[in-house]
Amino acid sequence: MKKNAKSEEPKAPATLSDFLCFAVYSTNLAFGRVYKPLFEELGLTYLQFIALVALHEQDDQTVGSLGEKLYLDSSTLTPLLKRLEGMGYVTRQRDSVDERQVRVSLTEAGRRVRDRGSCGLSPIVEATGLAPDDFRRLQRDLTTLRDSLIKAAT
Amino acid sequence: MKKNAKSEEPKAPATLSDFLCFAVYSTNLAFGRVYKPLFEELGLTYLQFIALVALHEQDDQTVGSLGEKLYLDSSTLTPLLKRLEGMGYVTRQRDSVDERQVRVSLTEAGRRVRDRGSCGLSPIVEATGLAPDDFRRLQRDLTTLRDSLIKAAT
DNA sequence: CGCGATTAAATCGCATGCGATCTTATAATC
DNA sequence: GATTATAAGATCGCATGCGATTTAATCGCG
Repeated sequence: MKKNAKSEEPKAPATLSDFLCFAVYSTNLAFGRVYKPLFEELGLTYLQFIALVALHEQDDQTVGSLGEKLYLDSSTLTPLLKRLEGMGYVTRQRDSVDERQVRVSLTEAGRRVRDRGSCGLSPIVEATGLAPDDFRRLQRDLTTLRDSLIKAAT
Repeated sequence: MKKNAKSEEPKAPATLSDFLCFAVYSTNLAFGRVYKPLFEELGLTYLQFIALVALHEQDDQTVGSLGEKLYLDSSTLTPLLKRLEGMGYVTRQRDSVDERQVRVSLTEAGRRVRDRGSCGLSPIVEATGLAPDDFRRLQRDLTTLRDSLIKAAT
């Protein structure tokens, strides 16, 4: 427990650049800006596209299960899914076994738009300026951090 | 254990876990959840607190300069700053030299609440589960990534 | 079987974010 | 100096996010 080895312990952050959360926050905003043109072309928002990806990964999910994967709850997802339904990209129907649940599925059009979106992503991977190994390492470190935070929040 | 570099090009992401942006996005949500109890106690939101930190770092900034630091524009900042003004934490006044600009300053109360917030941050640093070196490395990697993305978005 | 507890989704209110537009003040051009 | 162009904030509309509440369906336990 060496307390004052030279700058071992991260202290209470004093400036913006000391906040890890601000680094995450601002990087998220930056991603949003890079992605915007691509998704605009598709008539989708970032989150709408992410939802389509999650459904592609596993179709016919309940709102709750989708929320677990996206770290969102029904108050965010329900309006979003209704918009996607309005665009014809997903269907929403009550589960006949448990009527409390709503099952969400991709339509053909939804699959197509998801595929079209995925094709446009390579330039964005380029835009990160990261070498493949660094890309994956950062991804891994972030998910580890996320899981620690989620755990701490419980 | 690593394959050689040739086969390491990241392809178009197919699942959520392939998206670096989703790792950033969900980590940002997770931070928000961990921070929420602290800021709630102060009657602030995450962004409001960040704005106070930025003003503490440099006081008497224009809306535009604050926006550059926070990666936000006036359409987001103006309502936020008005709320902070309503709470008595900042003052907003037109620059007498250039009346287009609005200068924002911390009040005494604003300084106090910012200090109180900073004191409560240590448990959150703990919650990251990161060793000091990893903490700083991740911070550095993220800001580098953010800057690459911002550059690419221009 | 009955009925309160729990659960899933939906709804509501508020605070971000951002594109588009508007207003006003300054700069630039003549 | 008048006119136009540009710049800084403010405003508006829409889409997230989230806490709190509501509604409806199912579960639990006597």
